[in-house]
Amino acid sequence: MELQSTDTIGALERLRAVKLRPTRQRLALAQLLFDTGDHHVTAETLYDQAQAAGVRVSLATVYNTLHQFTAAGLLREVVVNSACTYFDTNVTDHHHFFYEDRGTLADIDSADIDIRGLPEAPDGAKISRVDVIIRLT
Amino acid sequence: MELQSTDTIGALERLRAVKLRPTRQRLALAQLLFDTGDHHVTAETLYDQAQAAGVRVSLATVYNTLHQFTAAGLLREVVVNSACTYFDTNVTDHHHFFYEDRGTLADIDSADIDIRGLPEAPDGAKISRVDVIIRLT
DNA sequence: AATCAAATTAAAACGATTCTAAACTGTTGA
DNA sequence: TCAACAGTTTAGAATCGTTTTAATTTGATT
Ligand SMILES: [Mn+2]
Ligand SMILES: [Mn+2]
Ligand SMILES: [Zn+2]
Ligand SMILES: [Zn+2]
Repeated sequence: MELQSTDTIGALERLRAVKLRPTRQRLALAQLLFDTGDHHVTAETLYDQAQAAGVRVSLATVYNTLHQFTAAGLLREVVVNSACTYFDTNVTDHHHFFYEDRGTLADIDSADIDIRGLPEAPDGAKISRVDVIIRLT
Repeated sequence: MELQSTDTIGALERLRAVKLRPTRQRLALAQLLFDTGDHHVTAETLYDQAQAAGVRVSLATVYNTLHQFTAAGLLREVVVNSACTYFDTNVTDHHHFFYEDRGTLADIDSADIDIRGLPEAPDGAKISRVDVIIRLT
C-alpha cells in the first residue's frame, strides 16, 4: 500500500492543530507555504505557485486561506507598501529588509537588531508589535 | 493697504523654494499642511479639511499635490497599512506609534529610540530608510 | 491682451481585495 | 452506507483608494 508523502502528513497535522478542515485546497496551499523554508508571499504569488504546481484553486480561496492561516497564527502579515499585502511563514519575532525595486523581503533575526529605549505606550494603549523595516534600493 | 497674512506668505515662499507654481489650490493646501504643527494626513482627511475651510479643490488635485510635495521633500509618506497612504509634514528622521483602532499616528523622535547593530545592507544594496512602527491597540 | 505651458477637474479606469450567492465537499451519526 | 448539513469553494460582481484621461482653466510671460 502507498503511503502519503510526509509533506501531506505535515500539512494535514498542521491544519488539524488549528482546527481548519483539511480540504484539498488548504492542504495544497499549506504544502506550498510550509514545506519549503520560510518565505514571504502575496496572494498573487501564491496563486501563481499553485497554478504552476497544477493545484486547482481560485484566487478567492487563496485570499480566504491566507487570512484563515493568519488568524490561526500560522502566518503573519507584513506591511511595507500600499500596493499589496505580504504574508510571512516566519511567525517568530523578526524584522525585514525590503528591496523596493524587486518588491521582495528578507528576514532579520530579532536578536540581530538591538532596540533600546523603546518609548512606553501612551496612556491606556498596549504595544501589539514593533516593526522595523529597512528599505533598500 | 492690506498685507497678506503671514500664513499666505509662508506658503508662497515654500512653493517658490521648491519651484512649484503657487496656484490657488496649492497655496491653500500648503497652508492647511504647514501652518499648523506637524501632523499626518491622508488624501481624504486633507480633502475634508479643505472642504471645511471653504477651499474649492478636487480630490484629484489633493492627490497630485500630496505627491508633488512629497517629491519636493516637503512631505514624506508613512506606510502602516494597505488601506490608505499617510503623508507626514514632519520630514525629519523619526519613527511612529500607530493607533490601530483609530488609524492615527504619533511621532517618536529619532533620538528617543536607540537602534544598535543595524545589519549591513546586503551586497550592492543601499539603505534608503529605516522605519520603526510601534503598533498600539 | 495674446499666448502657451502648466495645472485643475469630472469622470472613467484601475487593481488589489472583499463580497455574494450558488454549487460543492468533508464530517457525522443513524 | 449514506443522508443531512455545516463548512468550503468559486465565478463573478462589487468595493474603494488611487491613478489616468482628456477637456477646460489658469498663471506667467511678452
Ligand atoms: Mn487582512
Ligand atoms: Mn505615491
Ligand atoms: Zn519575515
Ligand atoms: Zn510622523
